[in-house]
This record gives sequence, structure tokens and C-alpha cells, in this order.
Amino acid sequence: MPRTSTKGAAAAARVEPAYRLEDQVGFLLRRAYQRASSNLVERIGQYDLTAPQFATLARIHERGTLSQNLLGRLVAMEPANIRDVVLRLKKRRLVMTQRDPDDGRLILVSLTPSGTSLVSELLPIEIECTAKTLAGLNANEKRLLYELLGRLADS
Amino acid sequence: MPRTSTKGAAAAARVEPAYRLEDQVGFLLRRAYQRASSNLVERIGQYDLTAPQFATLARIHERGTLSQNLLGRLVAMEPANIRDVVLRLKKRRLVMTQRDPDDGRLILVSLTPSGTSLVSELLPIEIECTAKTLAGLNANEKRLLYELLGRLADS
DNA sequence: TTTTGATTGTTATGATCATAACGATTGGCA
DNA sequence: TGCCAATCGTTATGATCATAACAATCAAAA
Repeated sequence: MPRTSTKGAAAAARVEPAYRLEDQVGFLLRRAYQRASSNLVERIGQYDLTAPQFATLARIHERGTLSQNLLGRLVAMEPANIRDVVLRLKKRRLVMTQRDPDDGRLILVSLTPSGTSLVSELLPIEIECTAKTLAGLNANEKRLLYELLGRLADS
Repeated sequence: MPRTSTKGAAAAARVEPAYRLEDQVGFLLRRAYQRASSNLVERIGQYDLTAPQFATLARIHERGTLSQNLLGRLVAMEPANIRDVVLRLKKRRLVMTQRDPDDGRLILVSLTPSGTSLVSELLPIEIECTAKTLAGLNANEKRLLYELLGRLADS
């Protein structure tokens, strides 16, 4: 039986800090993300869109044409990763790219008409998915969770 | 300028629910997990161990010999995924496997001596990593975060 | 003007993930 | 005993991830 603190017990005993996988925040975050992600795929999976793909589309929809690199930063993906996502979306004609005439390094990414219409259709659905994922929490708990997660992510 | 509620304004205007990627809990969870994971790799990366690999080792350390399938469930991995992780750990002689003599379907997984010693060495380090990830939160906030994440993951 | 450093994107490698289809084994049940 | 559903593990496919090394482009400084 593990003890984390004792008084007057064997003084020389080295107290191992209790380790439980369930207490590691990374493990909890991975499982919670699994849940959120599967909720989303459950609803928009028929469109063959993954959560990162949808996040990418939503960001372009919000910002308009922008460089692939900036897009990656805005959806928290490394350059190598956002490149692959853009390629897949491009193959499906949801997104199109062009070189920036003013800066030969940049690849400008924008939504195609069908990409725009798909995003518009799915935005409300993702809002519902988020609601479903948070269904067990009241308004105050949701607000707290957002604040705490935000602090973790931005730290 | 988006408005979520108006009074006496154009009554027929359909009010688009405001969508912001930052408000989608899946996006927040992904970013928070990125942070937690990179904190861990920062500390135990020299051992060439990833977060899921370490979770797997820790679970075997806690439970002792167990079947690959059960191990997967206990670390939230699909059978196909835990298989790959076990193969990699096996290749590095941190883990060993044997067929269950009583049930020919099962593959029993256990730690090797060097696996055991590595886990023992790294357990306190992961506890430190979790503390670092949560550094910006006070005790009450930590407790709340755990409870809310747990409810999300188990829902 | 030339050089130097920073930024952008690509390539390569390897690990995580989910899903579906499949064979082998087991255990219960007719 | 013989069948049958459930369980376990594997294979295959495709998408996410991080990291490192690299070329091209740009910008600022010498």
C-alpha cells in the first residue's frame, strides 16, 4: 500500500512518488482528444474529412487567401504536415494554390467554390459536435475547461 | 461585423452561429496534447521513447504480464496500434512476449529486466513533466482540469 | 553590390492513429 | 459432439504528427 507521507514512520524509507498513468495529463489529453475527434468523424465522416482537414478549411474560410506556412501556424501544424493536408484537399478540389507574385517563396492557399460551400455546410455541424463532446458539462464548467486548456496550450 | 443577437433589427436575418476554431474543444485538446507531449519528449527524448511508448511501459510495470489486447485497452490503443508499439519496444529489448499456454489466442507481454530498470528510472521524470505542463495552474485548477478531462474521456 | 541570415517550402524517415477485412482460437450451446 | 459467436491478433490502407536536412527566395547589412 503506497504512502505519500508518513509521520514518525521509518524515517530512512525513501518515499516513491506515486505514479499512476491516469494522473499524467498527457494521457488524459490524448484520450479526451480521441473522444472529441471521434465525435467529429462520426458526424462529418461521410464527407471523408478528418478533424485536422476541417480545421484547415475553416481557417482558410475565416482568413481568406493566405500562405501555406502561415496557415500551418494558424492550425498548429508543422510545415511538412500542413503541406500534406493541403495536397489532399487540393486533390479533392476543395482548395487551390498559386505562387505569390510578390514573394516567390510563398504558396497562397484559398478555397475553391465547392470548398467554400462545403465549409459553410459543415460549420454548424462542428458546432454541434463540440456541444456533444461537452454535453456532460454545465456552462461554468465549459468556461473553466476552455480557460485551463487555453493556458496549457499557450504556455 | 458579426452579431449573435439583435433586437428589432432585420427580423428575417438568419443568425449564423458564430464559429471560431479556437472555440472547438477538439482543436484546444489537440494543441494542449501537443504541448504535454513535447514537454515529455524534451525530457525523455534522449532515451528515444515517445509518450505512447512510455505509457505502454508504465502500464506493464504497473500490471505485470498481461495480454497484448488488454494492454492496448489499458493505454487506449487499437489492436493494430498496440501491436506496432510492442514490436518497437521488443526490438529494443525493453519488452518480451510469449504465447499464453492456456489460450492460444493471447500474446503475453512483459518487461525485460532492462525494461523494468528503465521504467523505474523514468517514472519520476514523467511526474516532473506533468508538473511542468501544469505549472501555470494552482492546486484547485489542476483538480478541476483532471475531473473535467476525465469526464470528457469517459463519456 | 555582395554577402549573410531568415523565411518558406520540400524531402525523407519514423512513429501514431483509425478502420476494415481476415484467419485462428476459444468457449458456450444445441 | 458439432456448430457458432466472440475474442485476439494480423495485414493493409491512408491520415496525422515531429524532426532533420536541404534548396530557393527574400531582406537587410556590410
